[in-house]
Amino acid sequence: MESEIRTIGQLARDAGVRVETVRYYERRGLLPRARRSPAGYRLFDDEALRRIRFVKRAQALGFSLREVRELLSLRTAKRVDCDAVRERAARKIADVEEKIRALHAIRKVLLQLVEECESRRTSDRDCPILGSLDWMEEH
Amino acid sequence: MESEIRTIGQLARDAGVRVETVRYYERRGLLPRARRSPAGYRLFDDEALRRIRFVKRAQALGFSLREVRELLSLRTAKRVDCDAVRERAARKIADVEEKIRALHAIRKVLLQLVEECESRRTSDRDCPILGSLDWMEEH
DNA sequence: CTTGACCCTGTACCTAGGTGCAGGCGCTAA
DNA sequence: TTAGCGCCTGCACCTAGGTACAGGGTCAAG
Repeated sequence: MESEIRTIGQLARDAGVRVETVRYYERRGLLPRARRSPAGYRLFDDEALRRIRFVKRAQALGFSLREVRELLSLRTAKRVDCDAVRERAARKIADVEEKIRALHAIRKVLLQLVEECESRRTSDRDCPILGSLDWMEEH
Repeated sequence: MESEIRTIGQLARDAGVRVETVRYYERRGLLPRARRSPAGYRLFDDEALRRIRFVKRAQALGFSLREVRELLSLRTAKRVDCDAVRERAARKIADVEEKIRALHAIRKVLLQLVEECESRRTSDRDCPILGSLDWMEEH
């Protein structure tokens, strides 16, 4: 794990994002303001690379950039803030569980739809989805 | 179920959306171009009301407007397209299940984080979240 | 010393799904 | 007849998460 200093282009390449995205993340507070070379070029350390990878993973799991920023802010908190940190993490868990519940409800309705559709296949009637204007009325 | 002719405002009220949203749906092809009164006012029938309700329910199930438009185009199709409809619903179920899995994974990680945080409370070290850069590396 | 790749800032643009507003008619009631 | 809705079109604006220029400066190779 060698320590490297990267320009924005090298960082972007290593992280698998675009240069503009790195600058965008800086503007959004997902990356700290990078230090600059004498010419004004941004210079990034390994921490920046890890942060971008973290952002990408969290995004892939359905977190918005705003939420990722919160998660990242938990990451740098000192022990004195540990209580606050745990509380935020707990709140995030509740968020996630709520999303899971909502998705389960959606899944259930979709499964009912498909099942209904299949059970009527032998009849001469049109696709039951023709009547599907009502099938979601129940929930 | 009496048949009514509605102006855009009445339709919007009955459907629970805004007037601008109705016009937006027309632009997006989710509603057919409405016929007009002599003064140029849009006049809608019950079908338009049903369509808007359909859109709203499908949206609640995670379909995008683009997808809803496709579903609507299948809605008037004959039984022969029932397979296509079921296939779309099945694909959407797979999407939803994938999201649920991902959220379970992140919930697990967050729970571990909080637990770790609590178990170390008696030590003098910084909040273990400092090392959490890697906690999603596993997935 | 010039060329090309790279970097800078600032701003505009993109999709999705709308929301809002300006400027101008139509309709109805006092 | 004038107020006050509601309707029309067209266009700007909003959040999210970027992407694309324009118009510059930097740097290393040949």
